[in-house]
Amino acid sequence: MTTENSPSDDSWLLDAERDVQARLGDRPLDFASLDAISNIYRAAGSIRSEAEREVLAEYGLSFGGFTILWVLWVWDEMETAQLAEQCSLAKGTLTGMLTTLEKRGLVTRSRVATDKRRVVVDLTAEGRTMIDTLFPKFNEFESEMSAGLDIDEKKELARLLRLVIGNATKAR
Amino acid sequence: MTTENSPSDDSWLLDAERDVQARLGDRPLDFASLDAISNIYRAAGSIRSEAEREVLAEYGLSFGGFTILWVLWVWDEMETAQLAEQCSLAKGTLTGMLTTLEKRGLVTRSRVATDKRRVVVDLTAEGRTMIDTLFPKFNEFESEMSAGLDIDEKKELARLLRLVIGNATKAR
DNA sequence: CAAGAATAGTTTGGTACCAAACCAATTGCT
DNA sequence: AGCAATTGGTTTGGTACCAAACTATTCTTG
Repeated sequence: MTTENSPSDDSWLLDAERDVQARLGDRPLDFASLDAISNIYRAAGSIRSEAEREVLAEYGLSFGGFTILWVLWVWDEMETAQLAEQCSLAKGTLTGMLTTLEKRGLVTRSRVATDKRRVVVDLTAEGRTMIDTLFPKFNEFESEMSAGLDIDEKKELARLLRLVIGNATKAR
Repeated sequence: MTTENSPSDDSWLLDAERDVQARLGDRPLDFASLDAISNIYRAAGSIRSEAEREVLAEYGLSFGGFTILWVLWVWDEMETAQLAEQCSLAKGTLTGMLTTLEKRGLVTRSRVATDKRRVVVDLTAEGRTMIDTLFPKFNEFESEMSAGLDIDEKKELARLLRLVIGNATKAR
């Protein structure tokens, strides 16, 4: 590990983690978990804002809006309850975001005939076209974000995160 | 792979990832990166909401508010620019959140004598007391969230995420 | 089959969050 | 020194986001 500024120099972050340990090292804390978990939200935050600036802004989509379109793209139509679950959104939040997407003509809402409480959400043709061209770009962005990791490291990262997600959603 | 609900059963997530591949597998996408990166924000989201419900709600703190207190706890007083950087917040956002924390008597703001544009933020005695008792609980929560990972896996997770963070903040 | 319980989504009230416009203090240039 | 550019923070306008209260529909059970 050098101190020069190589393309993926992350020593500044390692330094920050060391600073924390230097400041708090006399306390009985679980520093391994601290680093692992805090790097998760650090990573998520920087990825999210980078994605919004570099990929999504051009399409006028928020990260959440993009996620909704993406889920619909993968699973076609979907009822709002599952959609909220898939997008990790509170149902009230989803209502608002669907309204915005609906106004922009990207999705439609329709009541289920057999149960008029339920609502099914669908991509419009425009919505489908948008995500059709957008997602490959987004996936390319994901590749860039995981540059420097070989295929096994990517799989390992996904696996370890899966365990964490399991812990965080155990109670559900 | 069983369908029973073991303590850290994450097969539902693996299934979801497989569903995506089944739906989109004919396209030239980078699925390894897709799984790795999308699990990052899945993990961050579930950790965040779990933390807010299980640890932070009792103290009436948002995740962002907690982060601010924590950073101040580690580094003592800090100027707002660095604080925003450390917390990955836009400067305008920080202004608002500091106002809330200030109203609750947890932090103070004071102008720098030698440069009256700058503002230094400090924990109050109450703020320090709060984070003093809160952080060990939070760290325990972090341990729970990384249950099932041994020490080397935690370090590996932190390392891989550090690489991703480096990629996402390269342009800075 | 008529309450009452449960369920699905929307509305409400409030914080968090961002980018861009803005204001005040400082620095640089001639 | 004096004006322009820069810098640090706040304000503004708008979305996203949550929990809890609410409304409309369906299910349950005596």
